[in-house]
Parts: sequence; C-alpha cells; structure tokens
Amino acid sequence: MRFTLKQLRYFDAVLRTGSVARAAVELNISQSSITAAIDVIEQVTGAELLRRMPAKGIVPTDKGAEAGKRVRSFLEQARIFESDLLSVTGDPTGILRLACYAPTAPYVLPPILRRVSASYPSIRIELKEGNMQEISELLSAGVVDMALTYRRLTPESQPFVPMFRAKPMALIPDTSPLVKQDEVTLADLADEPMILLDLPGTHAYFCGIFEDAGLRPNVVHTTKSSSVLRGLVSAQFGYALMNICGPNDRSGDEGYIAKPISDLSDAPQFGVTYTVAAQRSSMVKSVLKTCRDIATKGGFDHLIE
Amino acid sequence: MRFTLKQLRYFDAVLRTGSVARAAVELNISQSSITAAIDVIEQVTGAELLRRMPAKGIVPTDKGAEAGKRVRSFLEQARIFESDLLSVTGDPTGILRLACYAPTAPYVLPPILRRVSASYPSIRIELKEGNMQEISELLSAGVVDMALTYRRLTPESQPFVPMFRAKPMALIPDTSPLVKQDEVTLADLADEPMILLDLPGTHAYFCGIFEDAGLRPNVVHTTKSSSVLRGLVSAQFGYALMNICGPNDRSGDEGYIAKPISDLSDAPQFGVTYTVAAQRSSMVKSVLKTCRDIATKGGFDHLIE
DNA sequence: CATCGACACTAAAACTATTTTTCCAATGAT
DNA sequence: ATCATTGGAAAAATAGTTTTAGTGTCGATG
Repeated sequence: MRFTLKQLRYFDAVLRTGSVARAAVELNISQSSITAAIDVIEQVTGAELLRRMPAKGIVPTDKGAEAGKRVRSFLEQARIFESDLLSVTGDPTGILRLACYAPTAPYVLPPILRRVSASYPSIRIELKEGNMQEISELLSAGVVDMALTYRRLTPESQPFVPMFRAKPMALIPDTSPLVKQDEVTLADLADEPMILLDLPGTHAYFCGIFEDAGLRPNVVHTTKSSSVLRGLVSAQFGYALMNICGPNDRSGDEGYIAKPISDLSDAPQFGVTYTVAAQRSSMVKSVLKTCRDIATKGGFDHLIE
Repeated sequence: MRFTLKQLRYFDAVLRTGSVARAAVELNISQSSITAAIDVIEQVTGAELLRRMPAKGIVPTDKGAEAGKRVRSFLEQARIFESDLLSVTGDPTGILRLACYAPTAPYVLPPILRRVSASYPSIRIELKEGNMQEISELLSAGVVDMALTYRRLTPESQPFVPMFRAKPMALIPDTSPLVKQDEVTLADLADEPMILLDLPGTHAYFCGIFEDAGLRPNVVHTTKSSSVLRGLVSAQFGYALMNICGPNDRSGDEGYIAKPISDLSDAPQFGVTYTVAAQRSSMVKSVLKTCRDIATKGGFDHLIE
C-alpha cells in the first residue's frame, strides 16, 4: 500500500489541469497539499513524473503521462467500485455517466431515463451527447460508463447489447409528389432533392443505402444538425433520410411527413455499449437490464413504426 | 472518495480471518484500529456487514459477504495498479504470484525463474504449487496472477499461452525386459505392472491414453506424489508414465530410465494462464513475454526430448 | 531594467485521522 | 466459579494532512 487514493486523485487533477494552482482550486485545497502528494508519488516511483515550469505550470514527462493514464484508469475502477460497494445495501447507487448518439437522444433517452429512475431511484444519470467519434472517445477515455449508439458505430471489440433495429425513414416535404404515396422506394427518392445529415459516419451510411441499390442521391444541402435538417425539409428544400422518427415527424403538421422506404434490405441495430472497466458494476448491470426490458416490452416501437 | 484503501484492507483481513483479533495480528496493528475501519465502512454503506459474536469472532452477513467479494476484487485491482505504476520507471516491478502445476514444477520453474530474474530484476516471484483443481481455484480467487499448467486442465474461457508440448514418456525399471528397447509401444506396456500418478485429472488422462489404443493398463499402485512415483519405479514395482522428465530420468542411474512411447497420437500442451484482472499489468506482460521467449528459443527442449 | 503577477516549493504550525493503550463486558470452555 | 478469548469504548499518543506564510523563478509589461 504505497499510495493513497487521495494522492492519486491529486496527481490526476494536476495532470488534467496542467498546473498545481489550478488543481488546488478545483479540489478546494491548498497548493502545498498537492505538491506533497506529488512528491510522495515521485519518490515512491523513483521517477521524474512532472517537469516544473516556473511561472508556467507543470508538464508531464513521458513517464508522467504514462503514469497519468494508469492512475486515471485506476481511479475509474475505484469510482466504479465505490458505487458498487454502496449498492450492497440493496438498490444500485451512484452516478452513471451515459453518452448518447446525439441525433437519437431526444427519442431514445426519455423512455430509458424514466424507467431507470422508476426502478432504481438511487441511480443518478449524468448525460453526455455527441457524434459517434466523440462517443467512442468518451468510452475509451473512461469519461462515460455506457453509451447508447448504433452497432455500426461501435468497435467490434466492445460489448454491445442491441435494443431495436432503426429502419431508415424518408421525411417527405408536403410539396413533393411523393407525399401522396404510403411508401416510397429508393428509386422514387433518387431524383428528388435530398438534404443530408453530415455527421461522421452518417454521410457514408446514407449514401451507401443508395449505392447498394445502384443509385445516386441528389444531395442539395448538408447539415450537421438534425433539427436544422428538419427545418430545411419543412421549408420544402427537399426530403431527408432519418433512422429514428418521433410522433412529430409522422403527424404531417410540420410541412413534411415520415414515410417508410419499401425497398430497404436491412436496418441498423441500435443499442447500448459499456466500458470493460464498468462491466462488473451493479449500476451498469441494472441499467443494462432496464434497457433490455424496455426493448423486449416494445418500449421503442413508436420509433420504428 | 468515501473509503480509503487502508479501511478496505482491514475489512478484507477481518473477513478472511473471521475475527478482528486475528486480523489485527496479521496486520500487526491493534484491534481497535480495525473496528474503527469497519465502523466507517458499515456507516457509509449503511448496512450491517458483520455480525459480532462475542468471544467467537465475527461472521459476515449476506451483504457483508457480498461486500467482501467486491472489496477483495478491488484490492486485487489496486495491487496490480500499484506494481504497474511502479513500473513506469522502465522495468516492471512488483510481486508476481505464480502458481505451477506441482508435478511439472521442478522442471519448468527453474528456467523461467532464471530468465525472469535476469531480464527483470525488480520482479519478485511468489510461488505456489498445487494440483489442477487448486490452481484453477487460486486463479479464480485472484490469489495468484499467473499459472503454469496444462491447457487440458484450464477452462476454455481463460487465456492460455502455449509453451511446449509434453510428450508422455515411460519410466521403465531396470528389471523390465522393455529396458533393452529404444522405444516402447503402449501394447508393450499394457501387460507390465504400472504405477499410476493419481492426481485430479491425471488418472483419467493416463488411463485414457491406453483406452484410446483399445488397451487397459495393469495398475498395481497409485500415488499422489511424483517423487513417491519415481521411488516406486526405482524399487522395481513397475513402470510409470510421466509427461515431463528431467535429466535424472534419462540418466539410468536411478534404477529406471525414461523411454519415448512410439505410438502416441498427441502430446498435451503446457503453457501459462493468467487472470483477467492481471492481464493489463506490465509485470504479467513481461513474464508472459519471457515465457514465450524461452519457448521459442527451445528452452524447454531438454524436457521434451 | 525594474516591477508585477503567476507559479511552484519549503518549513513550521494547526489540524485531523489513525493508532495504541488501557480497561470493560460478554461469552464459552474447563 | 474461573479463565481465556472475544469485541467495544475512551483517552492519549502518534502519524499524516492541510494551511499559512514566506521564498525564488520566470515571463510579461511599462
């Protein structure tokens, strides 16, 4: 037992903030406590971990950066352990850090959050949203414990629990002739002007759907925001493809309406991933169970028609 | 940060020893320090973890036992983290707890220990020996980080790095007519009196070799000790089968000599396993590398002829 | 080039926590 | 009944942490 959790936490804070002073502010503690902790760690490891830049802060040496990674991952384990130990009383307790693929968040999150807080009132969920790249970074950095995302966007190595298949829908503006049909085909769409959601991964995915059918979409605009996308469709600039649609998209009140695409071969799986560090945590297990429950009970049926 | 590593360690010691008093002796501290730590843990978790039995020690409640498991696994992680952090200086440092399948230990261990201490002087190895059952218990309980054993004896789920194939040999006593042959066949052996090593797994294995050839060995004695086994062969009670033989077995000076068996279909793989908890430890990685090195450089050739 | 501000380090004092010491009550074995 | 063993409690001692206050270094600024 050569280090205490406190020392490690101080060390981590210094590395994160890049300065003893800033770390002290963050931790509500005096600078000297922190230097003391660092001294111990450097002395025990017998290596220079941080290089002091007078008046400029601190920069980690190579060894320091390496040590930082290990410390961070251990503190991560400690955090999970702690909430896990507190959960022996019965219900899982703690703060679960959950990321969600942003475009799907407004549809997927509410039912999950509702059920989790109903079943496990002692679990607090801290949300983060982001695109696929950001999410996998958050996961691998251990900034979040779990993430809701498409399987297509998660590395093979990662555990993935599928919840539902999200069949792409076409949002057809009212002025398009297609609006009279109950279903549309890719060929119908190919000539119409298209608004494309241009996030990492989605671009290739939506274009790929057409390519697989030997067609090319007629992209007139791209945007990184799904609400801007809906706005453009509303304003009759063209149609758009969306994997997940809400009641609004189906109502027809917004100047467009969601239609199923009849000739689609497969629909991407949406589900939940989690870090290896978190996999044994009872909190994660509980949320996982909830997600599975919702999925099997058809809790996402309104999204997939 | 609701617990300190110290408190967790005390708690674990109490659970392991079943008594505050014994834990105090083990940890070289006073009883009261331990009760204090337990009080904190019970207070923070808000559950009764240990039931005090005056004059009899302490028994964990259900929750306490559950908490104990989690604490133990976390302390395990902490231990690995610590040696890992100390290894940032360059060479891996720490205490590696290594188990070895007992009958093979005298032959397998020396070259490994020699190379490890040459390449990584800061790694201290703590050895445990045992039969296959004991070894898998040690591994799953996290009492050891790595184990040297036969693949046949390790669960599929566990990572296994093969080192060499150990072809069974026959130890033929000097008075046997077979001693004149360079090689023996299973049929040759079937009629001779056999001494059988009777450890969990070996019994079935050695008998299986004969069964596969449609023969039945003529077992006259069984023993659980490989040195007793050799003694019995020396004393001309019969021959024995052994997967790993040393120079002594080949010298012919002991009243018997090791002979290859010509009609054997396959030879069991011997190698090294490790716990999931330990897999990221740089110490484990280094030892693993050494084992692989020795194997590829033929460091075990003298054992397999 | 003097000055100021941001920064980190040190030493001593103040504080907090842990540990030991000491004594106690409960229990079970003899 | 007696004794050894157990855990619990309180005060004293010890160890560890934190703050305070002062020092020195560097870079920016006038």
